Amino acid sequence: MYRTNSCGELNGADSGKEVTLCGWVQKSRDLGGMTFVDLRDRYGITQLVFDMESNATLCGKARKLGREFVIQVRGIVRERSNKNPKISTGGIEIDVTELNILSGSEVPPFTIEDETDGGDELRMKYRYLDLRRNPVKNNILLRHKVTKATRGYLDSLDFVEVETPVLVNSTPEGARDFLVPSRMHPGTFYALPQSPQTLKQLLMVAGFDRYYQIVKCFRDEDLRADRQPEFTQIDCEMSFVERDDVLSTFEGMIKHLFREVKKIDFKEPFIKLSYSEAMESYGSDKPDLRFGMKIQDVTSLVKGQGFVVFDGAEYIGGILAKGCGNYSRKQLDDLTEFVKRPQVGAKGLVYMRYGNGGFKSSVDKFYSEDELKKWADRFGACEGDLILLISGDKKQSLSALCELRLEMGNWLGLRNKDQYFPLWVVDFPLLEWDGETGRFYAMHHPFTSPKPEDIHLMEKDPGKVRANAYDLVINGVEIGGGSVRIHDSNIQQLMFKTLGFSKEEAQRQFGFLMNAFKFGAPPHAGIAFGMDRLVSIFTGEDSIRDCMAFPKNNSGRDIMLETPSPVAGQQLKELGISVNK
RNA sequence: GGUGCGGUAGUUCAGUUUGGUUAGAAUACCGGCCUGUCACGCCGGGGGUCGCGGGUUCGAGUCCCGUCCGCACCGCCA
Repeated sequence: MYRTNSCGELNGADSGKEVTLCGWVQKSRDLGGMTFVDLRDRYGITQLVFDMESNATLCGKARKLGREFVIQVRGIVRERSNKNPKISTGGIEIDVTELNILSGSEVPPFTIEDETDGGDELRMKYRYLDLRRNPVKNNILLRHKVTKATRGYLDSLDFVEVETPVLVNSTPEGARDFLVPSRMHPGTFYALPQSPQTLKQLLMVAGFDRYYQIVKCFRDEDLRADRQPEFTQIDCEMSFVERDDVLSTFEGMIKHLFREVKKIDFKEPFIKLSYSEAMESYGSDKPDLRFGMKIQDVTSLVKGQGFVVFDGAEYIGGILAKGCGNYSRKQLDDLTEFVKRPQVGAKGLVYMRYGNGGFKSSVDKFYSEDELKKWADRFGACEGDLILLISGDKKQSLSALCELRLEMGNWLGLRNKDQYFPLWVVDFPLLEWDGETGRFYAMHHPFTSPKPEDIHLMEKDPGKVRANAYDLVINGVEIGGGSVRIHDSNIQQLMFKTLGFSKEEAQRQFGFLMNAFKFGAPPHAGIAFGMDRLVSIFTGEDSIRDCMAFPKNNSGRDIMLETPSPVAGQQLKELGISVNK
């Protein structure tokens, strides 16, 4: 037996016991006559003591231990004379009688500490060392809790976990696919699934009326802090349900996860915000509602006073920053710089400070005291507040106001990571017009059903049709999304027609699904959650990378595995592939 | 595809604006001393292709051009 106990469990009650522990040398402190070694494993740290007087040979051996050596020690648990209240095992230490070095270690390239000295790149190259550190390790352990609680909740509601294939077909809609060449059928390719969307719908046709799967999905698109080429979804589908059945089932799941993982109880139902409300009031379909600062449309209020920028604008909107009326010129300039960055894209920023009983704006030339008073009334501004306005093209201005609102939220400390605001965003548009290709695309996917009351618009004004689709948003992050699916083949054909698919094309790409629907398709609806993002919300990480064990870097590489990499010529030959580079 | 920031001891960074002696600090590492440390302490030591290539110059870590790599973002991500 290698060990009797872990390094995280012994305490004063164990005094006098003989124990055997295994672990990694976190640190040793050599005081000459005696040496202390911190022994670490997944569960914690236990201090070992070696004494020159009682056993000089053993102590000499301990003095030679290097960081991250793997050792086994036998010894007696002893209460410490000097206790360390900072760690749970700080009341005891092990008086070591036997020391085995199980494995040596080179000096690690960075410190295995909570606050490591290692940079991101180095940590990724030696990810197995990084995973020894508490912050990363705890994220992985928390992730396990999330999957476990997810399965627990869904299992209790009769959901069945079914595995779907990873080698499927490429579809031109949506994200770029990862392709896998077929050896047995040269010149043809599998694609890795962007999601098991159509397969889970087939499972509904098959009668598994409640399905889920914690499943890897793949998208060959550029990466971000919250986007990886392979990521994990909690993928779900239900039959014989309406939208609100799905929402309440999965609102229950999210609440269950918060309870199990974070000990947070949401008593109230999540609010539902329509897509158009979200866009008008927050400039985003995934608003961060931890704070208010709603966007106000002031287009008609401020036009017509001779300020050409406003008079020529399609839209003028603004936000109220409470208590910021004393902002200096420098601070306002910084905000202006912020909104003018190409990523934000505003042309400029108009401000109005309400202070010392009066109004001071950057457009005083055009707006009288009385006019500015109207602004203040509109926003409900009080003495000491600041109003910020952005104008121009409506879509761009709202998106810039969204960024400005979030930035102000950061400045004012309103985006607390320990505070959570989940909500449903509903009634998304069914279709999105793409100017470049001159056609409509499904905003969600082509199997999303239109709202019944909007179906009559499908032919004459497709852009106006709302979808029976929904997103779950927490703290400004899109955590999940889904829809009621089309199960009526007439509506499915209408959808394909609107998307510009010929009958043949639709048949070729999605024939398997449409054929299946001929054999008794139940009404069904579903949702999928981004596991990695959900975990990152729970852990408070800005990046999902530290919520998965072996992530890829910014350019889709794993610098530890050196992935991707070239393959042998023979492999290519067998696949009938030549590399043109 | 684009924008911004970065690349200098094992590591994290300073030095680059204004070119000029032997490129510094902290930490890690190595050696010595130390019996209650827990960020142990004290003394000493080793450690550099300044990402790479080219150019300007008497002289380049520093200026210019190119390139590679990393991070964040835009596009993209049904």
